[in-house]
Amino acid sequence: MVISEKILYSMGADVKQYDPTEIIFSEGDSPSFYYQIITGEVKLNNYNEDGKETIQNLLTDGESIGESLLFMDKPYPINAVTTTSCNILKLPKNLFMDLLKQYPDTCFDMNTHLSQNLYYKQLMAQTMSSQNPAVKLKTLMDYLKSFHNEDKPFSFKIPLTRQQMASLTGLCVETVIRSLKKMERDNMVQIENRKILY
DNA sequence: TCATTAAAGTTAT
DNA sequence: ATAACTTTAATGA
Repeated sequence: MVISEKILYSMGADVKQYDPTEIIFSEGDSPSFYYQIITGEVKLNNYNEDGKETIQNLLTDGESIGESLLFMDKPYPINAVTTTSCNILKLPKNLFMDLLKQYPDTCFDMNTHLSQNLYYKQLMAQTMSSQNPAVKLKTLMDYLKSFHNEDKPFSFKIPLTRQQMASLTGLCVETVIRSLKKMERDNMVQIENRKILY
């Protein structure tokens, strides 16, 4: 996790329970809390003019939500929405700042986490501007798998729906499906009753 | 080649 | 039951 829950509690953080599909914050809101997921999954997204969703990132246990905005004076450029039931720690911004000053190690961990995010963004930005759908999907799956310990082929079950993969890569679902099948033929992935093994 | 549309089957809530 | 997801096929940019 990004910051020790004990420390967060000691600084006055509260747990808030969310139902699936609840909005944590919306595009345009002013950031005033540090959020850290205890359990559950949250997506960061945008909608374009046609209403098509782009998922910026999917966050799970131990990850912080929209933390980079706490270091700037800008409104959120994205929405944060739960995709499952969640327990999320909330700490007011001013207390979060106190926490960082009081616990230098935590400050370091925060840098690590922000760097990790930046790395992902750069990796994705570069790849997603490329044309080949299979390459986009491979980059996404490599990233997801990098968090998993196992490195063997087909040892990792992609925890995403095809719909989500499409929203993350900017492809349409049908293209995701077709590309995955091609990748299956090329022995890059295995598909077992709709589950993708990579 | 990929997006879009439509239609139908499948899974999850 | 109903909504959400998956799949196939046809068409157009």
